[in-house]
Amino acid sequence: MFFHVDPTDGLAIYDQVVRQVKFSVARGAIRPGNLVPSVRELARELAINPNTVARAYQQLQTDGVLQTVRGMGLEVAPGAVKHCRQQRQQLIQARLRQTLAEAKRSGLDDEELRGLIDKELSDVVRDER
Amino acid sequence: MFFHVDPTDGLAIYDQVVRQVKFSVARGAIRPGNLVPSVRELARELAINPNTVARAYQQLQTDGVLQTVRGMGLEVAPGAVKHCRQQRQQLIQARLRQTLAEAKRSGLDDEELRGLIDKELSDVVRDER
Amino acid sequence: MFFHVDPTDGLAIYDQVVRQVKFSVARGAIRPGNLVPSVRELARELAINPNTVARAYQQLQTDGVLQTVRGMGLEVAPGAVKHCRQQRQQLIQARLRQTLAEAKRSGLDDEELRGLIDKELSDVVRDER
Amino acid sequence: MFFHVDPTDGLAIYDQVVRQVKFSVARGAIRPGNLVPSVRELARELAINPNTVARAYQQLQTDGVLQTVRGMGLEVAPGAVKHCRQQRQQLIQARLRQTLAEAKRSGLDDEELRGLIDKELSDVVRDER
DNA sequence: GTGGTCTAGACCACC
DNA sequence: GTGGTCTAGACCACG
Repeated sequence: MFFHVDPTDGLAIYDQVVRQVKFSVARGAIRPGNLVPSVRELARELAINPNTVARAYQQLQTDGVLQTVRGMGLEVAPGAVKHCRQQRQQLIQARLRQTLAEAKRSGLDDEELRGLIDKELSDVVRDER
Repeated sequence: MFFHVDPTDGLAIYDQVVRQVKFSVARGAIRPGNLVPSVRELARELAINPNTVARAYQQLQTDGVLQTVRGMGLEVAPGAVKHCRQQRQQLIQARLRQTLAEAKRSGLDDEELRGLIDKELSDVVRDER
Repeated sequence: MFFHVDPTDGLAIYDQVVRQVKFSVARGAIRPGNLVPSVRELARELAINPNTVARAYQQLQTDGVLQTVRGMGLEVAPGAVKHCRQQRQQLIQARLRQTLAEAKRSGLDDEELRGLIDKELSDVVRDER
Repeated sequence: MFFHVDPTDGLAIYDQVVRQVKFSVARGAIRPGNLVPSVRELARELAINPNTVARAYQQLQTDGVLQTVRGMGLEVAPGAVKHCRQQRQQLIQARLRQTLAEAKRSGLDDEELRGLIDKELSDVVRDER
């Protein structure tokens, strides 16, 4: 599927799952009406506990991104795309702000920081392939 | 002083303190032989629990950045500058990598992401003044 | 304390706890700034699992009724009273409606139903003493 | 038919079906010897899964309310009326007790509670028409 | 098979 | 001590 989990990320695992589901909806990888992977399936795939996935999915229901289809699983809610697009922007921006703020405060000069950003950006693009 | 703490950052508070002390040494804001603020003073300043500061200072001693001066407190260790410079690069880079990797995976197109980065970079510079 | 749990109630236990905390705030038994019983303490008192209490408390944080005081526990949030008063009315009313609707549909004649209601109401008042 | 299902009720759907069949027998809407709707028919009517109806019917057989008629389906058992009348009283009373007990504990004053009960009772009667 | 709930017990960060 | 998170495994309701 489209999900990754990084235990060294600092963010709670369930929160990483929440973000990634939102991002997947935001970019159209999962559409309203589509079923998301079952709790057990995604847990197996990510090698984490089903309860952790369940917790993420429950949060996503509270946020109105997912809704239950009885006995079938969980599907992306009708109005979720717009909400997820907004959230994507906000979540990414907030994290970016914190990261860059710390980087700047660390005393790296602007050139070094720019260099690091460009390096990591191109690495990220390369890894993507 | 030069320290900030952001409870919304995701990073543990004690870890933020550890990083900031290292960064302060890296950029020369505190020099080998300088005393760092006392546990109580820094705790008061950051409005956090003294135990949290104490834990950060303990970690910094373990890392060889600080050392005790009998009856005086904690000072920056002689060889700390080089170590902190290396760590600065590594710590910032690692965090940047995670942040950008998530941003990229979120499906934002490159232009938007670049735009966000530039925006936040300039905000960060502006806030600094 | 002020909390009860009835495993035969049909409602999930964590949901019963959520409702009772809201009701306690609504009637002023716990006030903004007051700490609620700790997860472990309430779990012990109600003879349920701490995770179940934690889940209820987490829901209450999501609902803005509780907020964490780091290392101290959870306190009632400043604006919670008004919210809880509204919720109390809604939650009680919804449940009352369902109960009475079923009772009416069951075919009991109005007299019998009235009689049952009065009987149970007075029992409830008596148990209270 | 005479059956309703409310997914927001809190009670399990199969239990709602069980109760309603009992209530229908209690008030004489279905009489001993009458066939109840087939599993498939009732499932279609209530827009629920046939397995859910089947489970309810199985429970009703265990309770002695329904019995199989070879090749025909399920009929109301001879002695069911008396049993269902008793159960109706008990089931309604138990639920009423829980609902009113919670309402009372919530701290609503007696007047408000009485007001809510009267309001919902008259609503229920009105909806019936 | 699905999600929802509960229990039990672990480790962590923070006070 | 506190809450937050995670794991492991159970049972239930529903399809």
